[in-house]
Amino acid sequence: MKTTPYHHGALKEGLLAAAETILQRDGLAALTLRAAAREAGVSHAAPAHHFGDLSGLLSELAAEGFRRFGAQLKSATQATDSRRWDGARAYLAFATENPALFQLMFRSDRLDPTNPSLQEARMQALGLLAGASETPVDHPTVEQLGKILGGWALIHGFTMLQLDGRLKGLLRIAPEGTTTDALLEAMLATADRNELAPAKVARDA
Amino acid sequence: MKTTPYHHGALKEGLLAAAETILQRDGLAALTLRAAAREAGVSHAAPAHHFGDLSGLLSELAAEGFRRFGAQLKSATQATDSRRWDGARAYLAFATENPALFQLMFRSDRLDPTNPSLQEARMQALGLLAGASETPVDHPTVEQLGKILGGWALIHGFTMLQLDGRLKGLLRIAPEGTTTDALLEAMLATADRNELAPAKVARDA
DNA sequence: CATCCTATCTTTACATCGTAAAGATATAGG
DNA sequence: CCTATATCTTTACGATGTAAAGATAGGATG
Repeated sequence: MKTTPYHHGALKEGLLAAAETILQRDGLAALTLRAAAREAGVSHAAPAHHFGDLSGLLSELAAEGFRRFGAQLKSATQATDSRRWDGARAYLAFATENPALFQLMFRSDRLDPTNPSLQEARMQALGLLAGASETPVDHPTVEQLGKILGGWALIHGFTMLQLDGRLKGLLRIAPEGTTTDALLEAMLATADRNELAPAKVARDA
Repeated sequence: MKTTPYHHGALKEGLLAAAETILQRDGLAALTLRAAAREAGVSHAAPAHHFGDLSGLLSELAAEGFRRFGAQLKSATQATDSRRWDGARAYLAFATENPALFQLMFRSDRLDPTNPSLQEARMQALGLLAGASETPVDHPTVEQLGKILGGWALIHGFTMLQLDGRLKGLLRIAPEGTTTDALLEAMLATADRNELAPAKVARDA
């Protein structure tokens, strides 16, 4: 009769799985050390042994997120029939499918900046973006960095505005039935036509 | 001898001022109802009477932030000698000068979405951006929205990446002495030259 | 095989937080 | 003057992160 063995065996993985369940089901705010322990069926102080503190658990989870993120970016852009901006589309798709996880990944205040696992996974995933220009370089010029940043900031900004609910206002005044994806395509088309509107405030506003 | 009058007189304003002090000094994580009460010199339960709950206080603070944000955007773009992208520069400048406040303003999970004060201030400030294209419209086409979104997402993404510390990695491989502002200018120049790099992952990454 | 060491997990404890409820106090209106 | 009401305090409760000490099991060592 093996009720609840004192030694879990793979508690660290179990806690990570439990944490991800909570993240998807109840959101980032509900993801606490004690909630993860409950979900995994262990005492509330068990996680501390494996992750040190809350930021440790969150950082491991974010690291896992960056690994999956990087993999999806890669497969989206390296497909034989991949189109221009497919990386950006994959960027938004990942955030839409994993909103709480994406928020966690880019919320530096809840993560441990010294966590090696997180640092490596993040460099791996975001390094892909840095290599997005035609000629990946170790010592890029400021112009090359501007180019990389342009594409990154454009899709990251769109994604954050979407996650924060800031696009709902635009969708309300948009033509009937306009979707978020349609807005994305319109934005990308605008970028390709070189018609990005600077944030210039109308005089009569 | 007027030690601590029972009735503060202007406690709501006092609490907002105290909250902003904490926000600037200790960051968003340290801004709690009890901390604001301590800073204002009242009992820990006093704020509840004026703001209902924590999201109420934070929403009022965010509303005030949006008012100032809108004012700075306006003055930056309506100056007689204003240049292209000056709105974007003001956008980043505000976030750099008020990092915690900016985070709060765009962190929908900590705000009360029904707060009228917040709703109005946000519409006022962000409506300016929606009127950024040459011809402000009530029923814009998807193409017009794409144009507006392009400029907004570009500077918002840059700003968020900067606040989350994500640009530090780029600055490390950038030419010696490159500043965040230099990166911004490089990105804007890239956008004007229509050379935004799509997030296309290098094959060898 | 017996023993001890150590990693793993539990229990207990404490400070802090948000929030609700009830009590105290001052202001305003009749 | 006197009372109704808004304002603020006190008290209380459950939840959280985290530290510290205790219990347990597994493995190494003799």
